[in-house]
Formats: sequence, C-alpha cells, structure tokens
Amino acid sequence: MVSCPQCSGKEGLQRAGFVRGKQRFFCGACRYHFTVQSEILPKKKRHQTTILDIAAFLGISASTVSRALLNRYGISEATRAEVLRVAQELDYQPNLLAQSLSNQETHTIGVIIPDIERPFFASVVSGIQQVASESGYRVMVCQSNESHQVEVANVQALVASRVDGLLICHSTETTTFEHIRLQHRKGIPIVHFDRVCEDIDTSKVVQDDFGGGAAVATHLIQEGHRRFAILAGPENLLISRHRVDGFLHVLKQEGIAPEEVMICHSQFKPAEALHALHSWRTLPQPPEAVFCVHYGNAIDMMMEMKKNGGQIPQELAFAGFGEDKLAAVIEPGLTTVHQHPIEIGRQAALLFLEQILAADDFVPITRQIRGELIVRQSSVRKR
Amino acid sequence: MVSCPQCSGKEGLQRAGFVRGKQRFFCGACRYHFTVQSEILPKKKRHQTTILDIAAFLGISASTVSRALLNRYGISEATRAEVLRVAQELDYQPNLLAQSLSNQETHTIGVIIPDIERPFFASVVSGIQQVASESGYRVMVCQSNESHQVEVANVQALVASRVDGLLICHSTETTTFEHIRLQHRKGIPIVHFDRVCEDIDTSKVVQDDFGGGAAVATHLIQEGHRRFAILAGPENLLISRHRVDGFLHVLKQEGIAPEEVMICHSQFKPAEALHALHSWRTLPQPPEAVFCVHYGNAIDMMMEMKKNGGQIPQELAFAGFGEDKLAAVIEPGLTTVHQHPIEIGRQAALLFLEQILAADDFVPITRQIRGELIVRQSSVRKR
DNA sequence: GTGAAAGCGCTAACAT
DNA sequence: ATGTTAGCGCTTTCAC
Repeated sequence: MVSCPQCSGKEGLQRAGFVRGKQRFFCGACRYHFTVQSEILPKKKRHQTTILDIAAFLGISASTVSRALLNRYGISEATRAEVLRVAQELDYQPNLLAQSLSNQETHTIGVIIPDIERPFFASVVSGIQQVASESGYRVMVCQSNESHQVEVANVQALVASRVDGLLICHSTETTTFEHIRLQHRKGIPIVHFDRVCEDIDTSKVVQDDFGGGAAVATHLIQEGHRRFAILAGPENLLISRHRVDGFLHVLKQEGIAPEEVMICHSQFKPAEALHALHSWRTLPQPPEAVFCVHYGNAIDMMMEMKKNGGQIPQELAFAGFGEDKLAAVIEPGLTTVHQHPIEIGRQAALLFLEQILAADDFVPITRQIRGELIVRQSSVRKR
Repeated sequence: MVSCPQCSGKEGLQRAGFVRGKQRFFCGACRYHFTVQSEILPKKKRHQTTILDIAAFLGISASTVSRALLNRYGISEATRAEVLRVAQELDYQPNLLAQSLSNQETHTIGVIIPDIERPFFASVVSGIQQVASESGYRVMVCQSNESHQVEVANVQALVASRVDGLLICHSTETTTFEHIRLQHRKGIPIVHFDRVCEDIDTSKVVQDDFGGGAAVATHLIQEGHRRFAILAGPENLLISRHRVDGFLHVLKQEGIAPEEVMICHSQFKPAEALHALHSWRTLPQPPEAVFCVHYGNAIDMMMEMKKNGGQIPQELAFAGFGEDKLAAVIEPGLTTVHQHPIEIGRQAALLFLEQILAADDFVPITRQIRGELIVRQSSVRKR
C-alpha cells in the first residue's frame, strides 16, 4: 500500500492520473502531490499512436505526416496516401488537446444554462448541438442551477478550458455582469440567449416577448375576458417584464388600465402560484383570466383548480408562455406561446459561428425569434 | 538570468524580498540592492496571463511559479504568497489544455446519450454533472439521436478529446459494440448505464427492469385485471425484454400463460402505439390492461382513448415505465415505475470515479437501481 | 528553495 | 516536396 511521503498518511490518498507511465497521487490530508513508478505496468501504460509513430514507421518527418493528415498543399499524392494508410493501420487518433494548444482554438463552444432538466433548455441545447456538430464544433454544457455564484464559476471553468466561445442564459439571481464583461473585453465571442444582458455589446437571441405577451392579451380579449391577473417572474427579469409589458400594452389599447390588472411577482415556485391563485379567487371581483409568464405556474394553478372543482375556463381562464407536452396533455389544454427553443439554440450557435467568421470586423447582432400562440381550451369561452 | 546592474555579476546574487510586486535582489559582490520588473507588453491581442507572465513579473522562473500555484512541497512561504497574489492581480487562469496535455488527463468525462430532450436523459445528465462537479470534473455531452453511426462518431470525438472516461447509454440501433470494445482495450474507463452491453466487462448502472415489470404485474393483478396486452420496445432492446420478462413472470405465477398475453413490439413511435391500441380494442376479447414498456406510449394511447370517449381504467387500464410530470398531469393519472434517473446518473459518475481511484486493481461493478411503483388512477378499478 | 531544460503531441514558419 | 526548428502553456526531473 502506498503512503504519503510527506505526512505518511494512507487516508485521503487519491490517485491523480498518470505522468509518463507513473501513477500520480494526491494526499488529501496534506495536499501533497507525488508520483510512484508502477511496477505492475511498467512504462507503457496506454500508448496512443502519435504522429511521430507514423513518421518513424515511414521514415519521414513529423511535419510531413501532419501536412498529409491535414490535407495541406505541397505534398505528393504518394506520401499522402501512404501516411493515410499507415494512420489507419495504426489506428491513429489525433490528440485534440495538442492540436488545440498549438492552434489556439479548441473547436469547442461553452454553454451555460440554468437547468438542463427544463424542457426549454434541453431543446435549446439540442439546437445548439445540431448547428455545432454540423460545423465540427463540440459543446460543453454547464448548469448554473439559477445560482449567480455557480454561473461565475462556470464561466471561469469554460474559459480555463479555452472554449472558443460562450453561449449563455443568465441565472435569475444574476444582476451583475462583471464576469461576462471581463471575458468580453478579452475578446472571447459571447452570445446571450433568452435571458440576456443588455448592458454588454454581445450578440443576442431573444424571444419576441413583448409580441408574445401582446398576442396572449389580444386572444383573451377576443374571447371576451375583461378582468385579468398576471403571475409574473422576478421584477428584475427582463423576459418577464417584456411579456407583461406586451400584455398590458394591448389591454391599454382596449381601455383597460394597468392598475386594474392584478399582478403578482414570483420566483416561479409552485407554492407562490397557489398562494396567488387562492388570493385571486377569494376576491370579491375575481379575475376572469390569468396570464402566466411561465407555463409551469399555469399548470400548477390548473391542477389546483381541478382538485377543488373549479371550472376552467368558465370560472377562470388560463394562458401561459412556453410550449410543453404538458400543455397538450392537461385538460383542458393550456393556451401557450410556443417559443421554438430549438430555433433559439440554433440561432445562438449560428451567431457564434458568424462572429468567428467575421473576425475583426464583426458587429454584434440581435436576432428575435417570434413565438407562436397555440390556442387550446383553457382560454376559450364556450358559446 | 538576472545579473547585477552595477557589477554585471551573476554570482553572489540573493533574493531580498518583494517590493510592490517586484523581486528585490542583493548583489553579494558589490553590496548593491535592486529590483527587477519585466514589463509585460501585450504582444498579441487576447493575451491570457500565463505562468511566464507571473514569473517575469516577479523575476523568478516559471517552474517556481508552477510549484507555488500547485501548492507543491519545497517552496518558501514568501514566494508562494507573492505568486498567489500576483496571479490574482493579473487574473491568471491556468490553461487547462496545456495542463491536460502535460498531465495526460483532462478531468473531463464524456457522456453519450440518445437524446437530451427526453426528460429521463436530461435528469441522468444532471445527476452526472452533480457528482462530476463535486469532484472537479467537467462533462462533455453528446447525443447519438438513436443512430449507431452517430454514436460511433461520438465515441471517437470524445476519445480524441482525451476524456478521462466514457459514460454511455447505447442507441436503440446499436447491436455491435466494437467501437466500445476498442476503447475498453485501450484502458479507457467506461461505464454503461440504462441500455448496457453485457458482452463487455465494464461497470454498469442498470435499472431493476425485471423487478419493475414484476411490480406492475403484481399491482394490476391485485386490481383484478386478468387479460393483458404489452406494448414492448424493439426485440433486441434489453431493458424492454427485462421489463416484459418480469411482467410475464408474475403472470405465470398467477396462472396466466405468456401466450395469452398480447405483445406488440415497436420502436416507441406514437403511430405504432395507436395502431396497436386500435387492434386490441377491436378484438372480440379485448385486454383489460395495457403495460407500456415506455410511458410515452401509454400517454399516446390514453389521449387517443379519451378522444374517442373510451373509459380509463374501466374499459382499459394503463401502466407504464418511467416517471414524468405528464403521468401526474394526465387524467386519470398514469401508474408508472419511477426510475430515479438522477440517481442513475450519479451512480454512473461514481462508478467512473471509483475506477479512477482503484486504478490497476479495479474490477467492474454493476449497480442496480430499484424503481418505485407510483400508483395513480389509470390502473385502479373503481369499486 | 530555485532555475534550466526536457517533454506532452501537434502545427507552422522557415529552410532546403 | 520535405525536413528543421520553434513554439503553444504547463509540469517535472535534475542539478545546484
């Protein structure tokens, strides 16, 4: 059994990889690193073929091999063919680390999202990966769990990994953007999506939140509703504010003043939604329709209503933001604005690629994705 | 390297502390004190601070800086403190690429899943990331989109990126495992989860599929159902086979022969499910209960039933596999086996870590995650 | 306790 | 068309 040469302890000893055939250890107790020559597997731990192996095999130089592999100009067809043949034979796999270190680019793009378990973000990631893989980029995903501190750590980790660019959707907690500004100044391409930061001159993919909110309002008014409640997000959350603004804008045009609308701000927690619902329903003049800035809260409320025998939409109509299978499965179906998250992801990745291509003469672009109102029964007045 | 500006001698030079970030020297020969500060001019745009910058700044060597940063044995407290201070000041971020190349390890684990948009996999990934980030590992996720070819490409890409290990759930298409075997022989730690490959001696995290199927059967029998149908997955898919086997096993114990059970194999496509449903319902002796190996199909069928005015569970009861919010939201609620996907992810990551720590004397481990039957109204006979 | 130098695997500028 | 050499940024061995 190995023991730490510094503190002689055997506890807290961790293997920390191999260094040139030797087992490397790390002593958790005294934070000391050391290596031990493994006598069981001497030297040749796992040898991946390198460009040098091919070169030696063919009796040529490494750079010639490199050129052949990279299909560069100035190499004879004969050698190229030979190199490729031998590479295949020896199962050569280029070491992307070395390549990246040398080229100063990793062909990797870093993505930071609040939570991969939310269908919206899973789809965004999927869209990003589509475009990325089409263009030979890899994707590294981090979750901030809506924590600003974790988000900052994620940014650092990705930058330390030398990702070629950063696609980010801020956590709800995030109100200061120094961590982004720092990287932006260094020239690292950054694309914001969904929850953006308007103070930094980056490319952005945003939802047409104002328009979406307006579309919901227009629809609800057409259905004859007149008294409204809104379950909004945190006050500082732009997407929430825009959706609410769009909603109220239409109402105002229809002669309904914002003051007449019951607005409740929340962190999107189910408990908050239920609390709001209860307070609204017990009002002397309860609202006829609720607009939820996030569909999840609409689902929560509807489930609660159904449990208590409330009639949807007769007693209270619902509309939400963000399409999800849940909206189609719940009864009655929930009217929502579909955000096309895959497209949001695709566009974010494309904006990154455009920035890479444009290089110096690049000017940030903001692209707006238009949502699509999907009307279901939760908001439709039976006639 | 440094020489005395007064006598030009290099001998007898002594360090004499730090002054405002500069290394102070004392020339023993001419008794002269001086400080050195190499000005770091930004030679390139986007210059990230390196250890050489710190070294130059302090007038010491790169290796000393490295030692200080890594908290290695054999360095004076004063130097270490200064290095750390300057590193902070210059916003030094270690280049993980260079570090990885040198250390022969990336502290990155590669994950291959069929589709991140499926809640099950999103949760698995989340579980993996939890454990990984606790242990200082990064995660690189690839989607195979259920394509064998893409899966192979993913494996190659991750190996080329020199991930320290591979966590994989095979695509449904995958029936040959040479791509895995190849890497396994090279000694790359591999952990299978969910859809595993039994022919290769890797660590695995599996669902107790047999037990889950059995639990569903037991429950349905208790509720008084006697005629069953099963919507299974592809014939070669192990998880599907195990679930079906467990289900049939219990039935046999209850005197119901497998031949009496209507089994339909599918690729989990909604159209297939609806087709099967239709054929079952139009039978002279239709089944009383359907067991869906995948909950999604149960949802599809239930929606269809409801559209046609079919009564659930009176006319036909349903039970599925895989917990999802949909199961709770649909009416009646769908009885399912909750698979604890986060735990599956956590265990997969843990098995990887264990393999790293055990190094040479590692024997693959298979860990079984027990599902949990969640009974809802879709399978409960009203009395 | 610290520095010089040799890699890690690959690419590119500069020779020939 | 091919070889030589010098990095990319960091870690580690070997001197002193």
